[in-house]
This record gives sequence, structure tokens and C-alpha cells, in this order.
Amino acid sequence: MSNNQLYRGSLTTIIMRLLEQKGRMYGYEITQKVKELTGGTMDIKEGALYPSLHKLQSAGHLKVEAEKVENRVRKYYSLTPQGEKEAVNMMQELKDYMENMQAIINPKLSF
Amino acid sequence: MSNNQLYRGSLTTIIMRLLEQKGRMYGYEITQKVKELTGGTMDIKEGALYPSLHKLQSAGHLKVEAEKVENRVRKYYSLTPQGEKEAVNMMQELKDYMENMQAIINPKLSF
DNA sequence: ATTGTTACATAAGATTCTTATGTATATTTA
DNA sequence: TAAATATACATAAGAATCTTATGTAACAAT
Repeated sequence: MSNNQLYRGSLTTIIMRLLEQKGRMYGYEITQKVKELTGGTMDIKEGALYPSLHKLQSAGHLKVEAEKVENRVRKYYSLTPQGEKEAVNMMQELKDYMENMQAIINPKLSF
Repeated sequence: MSNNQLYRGSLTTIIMRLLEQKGRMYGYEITQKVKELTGGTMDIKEGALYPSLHKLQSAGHLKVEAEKVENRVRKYYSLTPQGEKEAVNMMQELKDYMENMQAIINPKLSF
């Protein structure tokens, strides 16, 4: 993902958010989109991505449809109704995380 | 730390930043300060804190001084010169992380 | 006398990631 | 045309970070 431990734990949030916005994406497309959006600094590894997608799927947050495009198989993922709720949840948790980190890093009148 | 995987990987950054600001803190004090700064939502577990402090110390980022206060031992940690540089580094990496997450979550003209 | 707080520590297990490896097709480049 | 790169999936072994559980020890409060 990056040679930085901070990214640890944020992959599922990223996947859920991209699918919330785009509706339907396949795995490889997600890696490319993230690379594009972060100017090349974030590089999602396949060894992290695919197990993560499978876990979200078996948790009932994603559904998958396999399609053959240009003689290659693609697995398109999208949010289930339950996944839509979970995506909203995860976005709130990311917001809370960011605010908490800001509160620690730039405390208001605490030091 | 929190029932949220996003916090995974941010403990060392938090420790380094608090020591950068306060100069000198002991383990238990760090847990209380973080609780205070985040309104009780972040709760650093001892099983995460102490191994993390030991690792930062053996990496040369922290130095430790044991003191007996009210008949109880405290281990005060502070940044080494090398640790000061590493703290600046970590703050930049946190900033980059936050910006990258923002770019994914709220993309500018990409969807 | 028991519970809660302060203060340290470590071990076992869970989770998430990296690295390595594998399969397969298509395109580009040397 | 052979080799390298890109596209597209997958899994296994090991690393890193965390939680849970447990332990020691002194002090305060109920």
C-alpha cells in the first residue's frame, strides 16, 4: 500500500468508498484508481486487495458479478443494501479518526 | 485503541508527537493524555503501548529515565536527537496520509 | 477486605498487510 | 519473434501491529 504503517487498516474503507461513488468496479480497476487519485503514492498490493474483497463479500457488504471482457475474466463488485449502510458507517469512522488524530497532533490549549 | 481498524499503525506517530510537544512523559501518562485529547474515544491498551515504547527505544528514537515518584517507579521517555528528526518525518507522513485519504474520499473531478 | 487507580511488563492469538508465487491473455518493445 | 510489460485473477508464508489475558506492586477509597 505504501512503506508507511499508517495505511494499515484503511483498505476496506477505501474499497467501500470507491464502490459507493462509482457503483461498480473490478479489483484491478480499484488499484489503478487509487494510484491515480494519490498521484502514484498509494499502491494497493494484490495480496491485500483480493482477500479483502473476498472478506467484504462473505460479510455481505459486496456482491460480485463475473464478466468476460476482451477474452479476460473480470469480477465486478458493488455494494449490497447492507454494504451501503456499512459504507456510511465507515466514512463516519474515518472522519472521527481524522478528527481524533488532529486533536492529538494539534491540541487546542492542552500543552 | 478503539474498535476501529483505522487506528492500527498510528500509535508510534502519536507517541512521538506527544513527546515532541511535551518533552518528557511516562507510559501511563500517555494513555491518559490521549484519552483526554480525544474525549475518551481513544483508549491505548497497555499491551500495545509498552512494546511500542520499547521498540522506539531500541530503535534509538527514545531515551528512558526511571524515577521513583511516591514510592512507585515511573519510566520517563523523551526523544533522542535522532528521534526528533523521526518525529518530523512521521508528522509529514501523517499529513500525506490524510491528504491521500481525502483525495480518495472526496475526489476533485474524477468521478 | 475488596475494588479501583496508578504503573510497569509479557505472552498468546487476531487482523491486516507485504512478499512471493502461480495461472492466463494481450500488448509492446527490443 | 522472443521477451517484457500490462491486465486480471488467486493464495500461502511471514511480518507488523494490535487486543485480550495475565502478572507484579503500591496506594486510595468504599
